[in-house]
Amino acid sequence: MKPGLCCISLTLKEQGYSFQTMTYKRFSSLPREEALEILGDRILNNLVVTNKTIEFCHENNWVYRVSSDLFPLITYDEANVSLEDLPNHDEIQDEFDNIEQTIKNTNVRVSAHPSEYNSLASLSDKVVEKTITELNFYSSFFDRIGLPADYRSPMNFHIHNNNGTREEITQRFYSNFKKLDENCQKRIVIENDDKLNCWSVKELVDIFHPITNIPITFDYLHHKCHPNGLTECEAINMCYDTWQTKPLFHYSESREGNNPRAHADYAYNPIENYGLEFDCDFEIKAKCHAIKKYQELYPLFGYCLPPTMAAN
DNA sequence: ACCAGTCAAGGAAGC
DNA sequence: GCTTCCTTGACTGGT
Repeated sequence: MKPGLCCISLTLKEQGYSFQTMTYKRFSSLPREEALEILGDRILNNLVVTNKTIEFCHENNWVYRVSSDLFPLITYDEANVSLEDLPNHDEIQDEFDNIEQTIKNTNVRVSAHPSEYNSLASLSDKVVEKTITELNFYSSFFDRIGLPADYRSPMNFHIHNNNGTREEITQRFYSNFKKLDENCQKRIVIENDDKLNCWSVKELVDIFHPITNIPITFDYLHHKCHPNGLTECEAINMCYDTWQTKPLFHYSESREGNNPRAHADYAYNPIENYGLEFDCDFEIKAKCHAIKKYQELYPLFGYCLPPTMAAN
């Protein structure tokens, strides 16, 4: 089992590697030529930071979840920008090549978690259309940097819609899912929710999965908030069985205070894997510092038996 | 140099 | 049918 870093390495940030963004408000307030130059510089910066962070994960033997905001405005309709429009398009292509090479050299498992505003089951055609554009774009980015079109590089998100019965929502989701690019479909996985009226592991595995055959991501904290009658052991096993390859699950702990869904700065409790083999993203505020601290607390965490010993 | 406010998204909840 | 809240990190603009 490998721990996973989510998007940002605070260690690299302290060294000056941080992500940049650009709002539409700002973009549209500038002359287009100037706006495109700034946007291109920021996207290139984000790719350099991503490459650096993948190397950082390799040094630590972690998996990596890319930021969901690497390409501000690129799928934003009103801005009407594509990568080809950016004056530094060639440099961006070179950086794609660099990332591809880094992944080839290091074999770091790379995943994505598109934002909660993506909703494939939405009743709004416009929202669905935007979601498809966004998911397809990220999948094409994954293609471009040489990632496999399967669940080794999963793109995880939530159903994030409650309009209708569970079956109706699933059908709506699935008919829109079928409109995604083929490679994108092959990477999509769905995670259990933490809110009581949203999708629990039980509902995802009993209702959603049989119709879609899409793997279910187990999130420890969400399950704790919304167990819907299943123990952690039952739920994680049910999710595990929906994956055709080594799963990528999520771990977090509650921040102190009155909102149990808020994520803590550091993780202190042992992660029970119930004898299952999977990777696990640390959704913990202190990011790489939290993973390192956790690995100091639990030196055997992530320790994998060599194949010869595991076979015995 | 610093800090408070702004931005972007979809959906739920409360008037 | 409005507004507000949720969430996040970086940008923006004023001091």
